[in-house]
Amino acid sequence: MRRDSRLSRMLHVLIHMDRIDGAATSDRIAQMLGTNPVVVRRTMAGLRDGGYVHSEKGHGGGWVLTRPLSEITMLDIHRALGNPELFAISVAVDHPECLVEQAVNSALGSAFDAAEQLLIDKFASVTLADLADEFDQRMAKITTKPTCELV
Amino acid sequence: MRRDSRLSRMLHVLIHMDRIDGAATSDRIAQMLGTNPVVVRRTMAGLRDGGYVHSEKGHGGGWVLTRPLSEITMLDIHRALGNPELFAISVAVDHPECLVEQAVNSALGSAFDAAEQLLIDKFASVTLADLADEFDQRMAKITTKPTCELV
DNA sequence: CATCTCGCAACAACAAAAGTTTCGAAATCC
DNA sequence: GGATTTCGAAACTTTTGTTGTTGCGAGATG
Ligand code: FES
Ligand code: FES
Repeated sequence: MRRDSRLSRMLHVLIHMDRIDGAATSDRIAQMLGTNPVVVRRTMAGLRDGGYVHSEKGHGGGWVLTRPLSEITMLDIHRALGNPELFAISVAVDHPECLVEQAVNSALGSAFDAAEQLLIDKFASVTLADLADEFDQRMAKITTKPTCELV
Repeated sequence: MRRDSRLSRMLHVLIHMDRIDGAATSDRIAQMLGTNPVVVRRTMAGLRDGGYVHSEKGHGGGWVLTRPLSEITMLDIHRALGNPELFAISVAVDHPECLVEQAVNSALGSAFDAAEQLLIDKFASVTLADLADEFDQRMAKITTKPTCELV
């Protein structure tokens, strides 16, 4: 089962977007992510619909943030990506009438619900500005700055 | 992405196994789960290697529990299934050098670690006997017992 | 008007899980 | 001993969802 890494990737991209001048084209972002521009547009479409970024056509066009990082949480982005399923495991409903199955699924379900709530709360509590700060701290700590031709 | 329901299914099966006389054949279990016996053997193989069930060939053969439900936790079965990945979401490592990516992944990673710990703890705290008790309580509550030709 | 860039739809490639087929080996029944 | 039941394991096919690709259209810029 290939695991979804869109949230991680989009957070990475958005923070970079905040630090560069002008718009970031889908092409450039695709290079950053080792993918292609169509996939980028597909993924960014949700963020655009959520009002976090704006896209502009033509020369000098591309993607720009429409609000400060401090006003975007990790949860916002997760939701903008369509609230993707968090867990790789689910309960089976082979015999909905079976009380054994119901007992099992109720125990499993409540465990997953609690874990999901914990994740959602954590996501809601972290803004992209927090992540950018964390980045700055890491940057201040090291002496040899890594160079990246893409940002 | 089809989600893994082996844990839920195996818990269901094991509790039924505790309540029936004699061994349960792969064929019968497959009918319960709406699948086929080869898939059942494949899945049960982990539980056999973990020492939770035993398989017997020939007439009257099949699968039997090798220890009481009170000595098996949900976590045991999860592990016996090969510790399958819990989350459908993972972090991307496109640019391991990139401090932005590192900051993002560290925040995401710690959230997932906490959620995983919560789940594991919960799994460890519930024995199959607890689930069987829960089943008995549900059974006592209803008046019209569902009939199932498979158990 | 040439070029850049996104938007969208259709199609292909890929990966992982599940299902199927087939054979073999061990246990039981007669 | 021979037929039958049942698991064990390997090889193969099917299915399903994601990702990647191609192609065309539309709007913006120079
Ligand atoms: S399968 Fe649980 S009752 Fe038939
Ligand atoms: S992509 Fe984050 S630095 Fe190059």
